[in-house]
Amino acid sequence: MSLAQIEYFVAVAEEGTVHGAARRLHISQPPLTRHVRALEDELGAPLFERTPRGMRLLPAGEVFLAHARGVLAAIDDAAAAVRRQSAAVS
Amino acid sequence: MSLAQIEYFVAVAEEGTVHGAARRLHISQPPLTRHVRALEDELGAPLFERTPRGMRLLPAGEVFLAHARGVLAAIDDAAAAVRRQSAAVS
DNA sequence: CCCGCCAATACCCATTCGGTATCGGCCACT
DNA sequence: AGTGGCCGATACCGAATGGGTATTGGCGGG
Repeated sequence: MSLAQIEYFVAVAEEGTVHGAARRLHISQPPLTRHVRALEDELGAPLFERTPRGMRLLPAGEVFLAHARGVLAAIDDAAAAVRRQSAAVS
Repeated sequence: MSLAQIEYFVAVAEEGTVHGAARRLHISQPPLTRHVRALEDELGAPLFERTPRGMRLLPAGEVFLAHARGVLAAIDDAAAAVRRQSAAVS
């Protein structure tokens, strides 16, 4: 599991389609599809239901989404804390 | 910043040397050195003091270490929560 | 004074990641 | 009922990233 995969998952969950998320992430649709599948494979459970209209979150996906947002926020916090600390010294 | 870089940083901080951390991570020393430097570059601040005896955490490194452990724990939680949810359905 | 341990650098190869082109399926609209 | 359009999935290829081996430079201890 990589950080990029987590960001990609959140984008797909929020946009509702792989196409829309790809546009937002400035990558193309096929690699994004692959990352979502790789994440599901690694977690051992599907996160989305594929419909002709797009991707709908399954219960497992809802659960992961909440955690994923927490992880991304924690990373931002970590970077901000380091920059704050190093600024305080100088 | 990648998840691997965070794990690598934690290993170096705990082992005290790049060599020791590399052994624990089952990779070799040079790529590990590069990842640590890349992480410092991205954060805009050094995290370790290089000594002839190894790597000593700087204050900014101590701050980041605490956050880094939280991020890794949050990811484990996320994976465990998904597996729990998907198990509950089946 | 020199030997040993450490991180840093140079260079190369394997793997991963992203892009273009294309396919298959389902719904909407005629 | 037929067809056009939008969706995700797959095949294939080139670029970028990541890890490995070999080597260097620097400091401290015997």
